[in-house]
Amino acid sequence: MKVSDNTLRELTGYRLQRATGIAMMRYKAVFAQFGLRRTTFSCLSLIVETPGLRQSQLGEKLSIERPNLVGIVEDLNRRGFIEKSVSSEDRRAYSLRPTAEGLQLFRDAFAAVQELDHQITEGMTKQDRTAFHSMLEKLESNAVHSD
Amino acid sequence: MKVSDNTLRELTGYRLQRATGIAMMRYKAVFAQFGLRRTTFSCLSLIVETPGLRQSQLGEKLSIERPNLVGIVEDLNRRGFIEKSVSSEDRRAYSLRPTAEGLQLFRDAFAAVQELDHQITEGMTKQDRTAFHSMLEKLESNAVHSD
DNA sequence: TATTGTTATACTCTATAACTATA
DNA sequence: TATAGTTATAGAGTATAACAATA
Repeated sequence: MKVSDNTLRELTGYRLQRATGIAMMRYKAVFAQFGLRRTTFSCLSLIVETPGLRQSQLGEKLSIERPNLVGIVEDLNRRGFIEKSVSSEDRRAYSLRPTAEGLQLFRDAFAAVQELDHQITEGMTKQDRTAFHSMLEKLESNAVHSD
Repeated sequence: MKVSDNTLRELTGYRLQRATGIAMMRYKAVFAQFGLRRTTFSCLSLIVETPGLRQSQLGEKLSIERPNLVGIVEDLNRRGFIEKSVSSEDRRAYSLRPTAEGLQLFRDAFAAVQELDHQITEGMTKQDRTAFHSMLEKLESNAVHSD
């Protein structure tokens, strides 16, 4: 019996979700080596980049609903990778900062992710990668705004 | 290590998951107009393309675990978009075929998805789109095989 | 009255173990 | 014994409503 799935492969959305789904399994495995999930790494990354930011800002930047952020931040805090301090400006809010251990974890995990980035884009030229990034950005922008 | 203002945006994986996540919301909304989910549409598409195939083949092609296929196939069947008939070769298996209504639903939904494909790739040339598809295919292949 | 962080909860999507009926 | 479809269930990931403390 002939079985082909050419129809779906014509669709940008299908290719996108298919490629991303498979790639994300690999990223998940890499993060797991550091005891991290994808969202946890993203949060740590932004806290390293913007020490002192608040959960509300973190959630907005990463499009993570605040209830879902609580467990992530608690996990990073409990394991000593970030510190929560009550904001001096607003006693409702917490300022989030990486610890030395958190910074080191970020550096190690970031390097591992860059390595995987190179693996999954193997066979592309430098220009290909740049063009690919641009197209993803364009696509994201279109998906947000063409509503 | 220099920490830029856009650390996560440097990462292929982050851009990929970010763009895909936002795009999938749009596809979800389009499919919902036809009473379909993304996976349900994929299944209908493959059944239209390959009338007579079995659930096991469907699941393998689309990387859907067979338990998760049961509800999808039941839904399409209950709503009269496909027919299940016991295979003459193997009485454990069902052959899946689209009905006339299922074929029409597929055509309508497919056209709507193609329209959304064009919306989210707006601003890309025809060559850009082709290159983008190629790179997604390359990436998927790398993600599967560089393990 | 509005906002920050939180709790509880629910819904989707996906993954695994084990059953039944056939092979 | 192996396979096709099924059932039950569990785990991520994500979403909304409502609360206490503070603004």
